[in-house]
Amino acid sequence: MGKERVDTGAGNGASLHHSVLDALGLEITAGTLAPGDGLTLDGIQERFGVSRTVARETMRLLESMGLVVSRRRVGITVQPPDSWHVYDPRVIWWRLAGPGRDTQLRSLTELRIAVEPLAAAAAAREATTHQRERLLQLAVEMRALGESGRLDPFMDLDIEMHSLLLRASGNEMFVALTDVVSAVLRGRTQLGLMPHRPVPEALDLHDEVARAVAAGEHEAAETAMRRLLAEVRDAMAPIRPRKP
Amino acid sequence: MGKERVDTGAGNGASLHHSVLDALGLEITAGTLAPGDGLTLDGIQERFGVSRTVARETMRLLESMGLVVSRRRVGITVQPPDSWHVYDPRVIWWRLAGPGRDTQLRSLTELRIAVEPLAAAAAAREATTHQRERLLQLAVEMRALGESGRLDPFMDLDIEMHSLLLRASGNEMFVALTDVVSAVLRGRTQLGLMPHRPVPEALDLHDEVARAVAAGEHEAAETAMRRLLAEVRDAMAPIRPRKP
DNA sequence: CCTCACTGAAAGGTGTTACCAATGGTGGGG
DNA sequence: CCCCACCATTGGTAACACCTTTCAGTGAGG
Repeated sequence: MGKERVDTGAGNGASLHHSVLDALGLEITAGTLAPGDGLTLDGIQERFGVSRTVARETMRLLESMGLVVSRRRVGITVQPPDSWHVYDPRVIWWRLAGPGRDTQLRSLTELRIAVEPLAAAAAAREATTHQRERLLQLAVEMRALGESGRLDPFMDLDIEMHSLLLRASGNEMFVALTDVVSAVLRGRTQLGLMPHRPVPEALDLHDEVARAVAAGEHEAAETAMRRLLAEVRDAMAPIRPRKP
Repeated sequence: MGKERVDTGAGNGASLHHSVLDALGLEITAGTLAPGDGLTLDGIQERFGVSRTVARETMRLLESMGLVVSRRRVGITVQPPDSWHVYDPRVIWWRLAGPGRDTQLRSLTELRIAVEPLAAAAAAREATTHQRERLLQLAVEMRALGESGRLDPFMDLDIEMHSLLLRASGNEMFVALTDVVSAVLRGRTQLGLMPHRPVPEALDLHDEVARAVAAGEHEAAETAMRRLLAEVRDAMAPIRPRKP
């Protein structure tokens, strides 16, 4: 084979254009490819050893995420961050993997503070019996794991609980944020922003949220969730503010 | 600037695959193509009279929005609504144009209630002097137009004000919701959910938000925006609840 | 001599066709 | 009942014609 294939290592499931997409998406979101920089299909072909079709499909995908625009004669131009589709899970993923991680985490946390209290309130109104039961069960398990300091399984339950609340809210816009919230929770743990042992207040508040939702007390659920997230935000404060 | 040449139509917007994408996107989001339904590239080619390349690129775009998945041999399968990327502006647009419009509008309004108060608070902290001035100016203009009952230009100012607040918040996740909020405001007016003349309370509240943000009083801005959106939600109540 | 508008060629994305590779469901044969 | 070959269908490559946009060169007019 004359052409050197760039393999991301994943191999199975990762179709060819996907690896190219990943590489370019990472570079753009990381700023290695700055806004205004130009790309050409020929350049993509040569650099990744792919055909024109794959290069084009990749560009379309990038364009559909707002990372580039493609104009005739002028080529493909990298777009500035404010035209990126920051709700696209892939964009979030790339940014969490790159240097913009703490900025991203900060914005996402503020989004959580906005959305999750209302989602909890809605869940208190709309959740099924099964969901309410699972919620209470999760709170119990979280306390056990949290008090024994096993962070990773604790994170898994934390993710499940917040996802469940979003899903139970019945609002599709909230449901769609499940991946976002999961990414934040995972990133927070992996960034070392969690204490070695979850603080008792957090455990109590999770418990309070679960019970309020299960009991259908939507106002209590909302304020409990609000306090829980205030706790989260305060725990995050130590990161450098990074004000431009 | 300086270019006075007028492009045909929207210029770049009307490429070939775009119309195919639009047609299929509309059909899927409208439910005409039900989840589980299959598509084939040949079918697309034949139906729209396009080449294989265009058909494939269209499928990639649809796949990137979570509307379909494409697996070897098994074909392209329409996905259920809960895997759609509902924050993608095109998906929002299609759903607002189809039968899911009121459900969509309701979810989006709940999202606004979650996000905009916090965005207003953040704007009160972060906005530039220029943005604060523009905000006050907008409130004055809105009152004039609102009291004279000219709904369409009123809507334009309304959109500008809410967009400005989101932008001024400095949170990229909030900024990215500009299109969403604009779509809601536009859809609300076009759906006839607005009174012929904006109620005085709404005008007062817009004024209050603008002044609080301009003065940097973030708590006042937040509560004013919250009351404003409560007003919006109540005005929306007459639509049928549609409880599944 | 300088400025501006026209023109034509080059560049690069857009779309088409043909072809081969990989894959997994289907059905026939043992 | 199980296994295997077939083949439909998507994934990927290559070569080509087309069309729009840009830019440089050129010539006319001030």
